[in-house]
Amino acid sequence: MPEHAISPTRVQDYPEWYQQVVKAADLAEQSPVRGCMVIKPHGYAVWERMQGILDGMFKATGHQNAYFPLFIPLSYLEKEAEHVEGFAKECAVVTHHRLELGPDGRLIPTGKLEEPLVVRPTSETIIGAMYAKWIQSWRDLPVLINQWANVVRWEMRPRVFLRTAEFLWQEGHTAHATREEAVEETLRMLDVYATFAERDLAMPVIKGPKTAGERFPGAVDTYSIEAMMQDGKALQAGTSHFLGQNFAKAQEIKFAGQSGQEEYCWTTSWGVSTRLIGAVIMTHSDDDGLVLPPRIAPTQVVILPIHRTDEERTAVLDACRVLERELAATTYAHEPVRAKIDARDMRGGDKVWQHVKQGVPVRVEIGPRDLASGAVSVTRRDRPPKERTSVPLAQFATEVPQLLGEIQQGLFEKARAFRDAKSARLATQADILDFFAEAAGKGGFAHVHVADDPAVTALLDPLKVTVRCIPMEGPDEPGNCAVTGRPVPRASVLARSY
RNA sequence: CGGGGCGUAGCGCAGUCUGGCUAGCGCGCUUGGUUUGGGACCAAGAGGUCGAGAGUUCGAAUCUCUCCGCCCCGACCA
Repeated sequence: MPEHAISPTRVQDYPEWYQQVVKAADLAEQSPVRGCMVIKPHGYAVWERMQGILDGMFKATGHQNAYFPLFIPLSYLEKEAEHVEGFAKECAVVTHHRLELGPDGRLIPTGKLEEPLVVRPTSETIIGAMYAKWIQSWRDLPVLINQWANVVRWEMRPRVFLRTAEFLWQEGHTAHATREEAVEETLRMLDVYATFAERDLAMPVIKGPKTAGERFPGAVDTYSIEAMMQDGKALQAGTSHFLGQNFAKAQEIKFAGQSGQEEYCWTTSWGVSTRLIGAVIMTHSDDDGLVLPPRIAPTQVVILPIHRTDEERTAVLDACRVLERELAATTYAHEPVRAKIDARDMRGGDKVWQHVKQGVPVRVEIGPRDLASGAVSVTRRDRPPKERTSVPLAQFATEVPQLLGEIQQGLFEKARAFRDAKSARLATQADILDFFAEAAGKGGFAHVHVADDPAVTALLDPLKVTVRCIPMEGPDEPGNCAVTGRPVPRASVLARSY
């Protein structure tokens, strides 16, 4: 057998490795429709974990879920000029509402719609139209709503999870009486995303505002969390937008203030998508397949019975069930430990490798020898696949929360160390050119002072590098732009990106 | 949409240049047996409109044209 379960390896061919991991872990596959993916049960289970945690965080910050239509009247999208411009190129449009059987047996779209409907690429416009009706008084504010939905953006170059024509996401849309409140909301939700990414996905992120060119169409400010993938590229893992009064003015979202005057609302929107699954894959996985952080692993501990004879089978399975119950009664991250017995009738090696490739954090084997010695064999996904330790059975269940915590923490620290090792503080234009030279092992995050200026873009464009964000943590450290020499208050993060 | 590569069984591929027996191989799958603490072995079997359509030909996976899809690199994006 090859040395690794995944071929090619990361260093051999990173994009192909990514696709092979998705396939080996049985997360998703290509659909008959270009750019769309079928999310398979294991992939969807990971998404459900993410949804569950995020949804709890949204509720805890005062939001409610609702659902708005998939179809948006074309005229709605036309209302905000920048918004139109940003999304026009990638919209799926519904123009007919009936099919008729043609003479050659083919179905022909008929029943032309008076007004074409756009399949939502995002829902600012339709939600704004509803908010305009719902909001009359300052007493109606704030409106804090989230929706879990699918959206469609007709992308030119799709990649599973990272950029698909249709994807699943959540979009929060809020309306406030004051600018301050809306800005506060924007930053609060950015923090929610950053906490979720770091605590649950074990994925270190950099928070910060985007430059004008990278802003959401129609937003006043866009903030993102940026993560580094194992090829040194940046991935925008979540965004939070302060929309100012742009959409409110375009859509007449107004309210009567406390002194009776009519004012426009201040709105925000924020979202994360199934792209996060891609982010997790590219942050933690190795040449043996997927590696899942315990907090989002659908199964945290898989119990593998090992037996030959029927008597052994009975005894071993009994022990497995006892352990499964013990684990379910144990808690990690305020939830019962998710343990599962895999008693499928297949060869041990194949079964074990399946769980390796699917990223299950902990594998426990129980066989006759373990029963005799009162122990279990434990392997961790963050360690080499053949590194086994024997743990006294009585001890194992009580130690599992700590073990899962160690794995979770270890993954985060490993990812952070990787990112930091591939990050540098740069000062000059020559530094930038050198840092992003095509040589192997080069690239990553460059922290450098740059102005939001065409001269900077002109330097970065040929390098395929963009300003990812302007990190907002820590005090201002003024410096001079590496390109224009103009003073700027903070350094930016430059990187190639997905 | 531009440049490059590819499309043959579930997966990975050979065969295509130079048209010709019934389209092959490895893995996987099914059944039986031997095995079993880390990707087993033996045997038997199932599985293909060779991406689609049109054309050339006595004959097309193979030649010609058109189309479709996938991957990589650009332009665009969560």
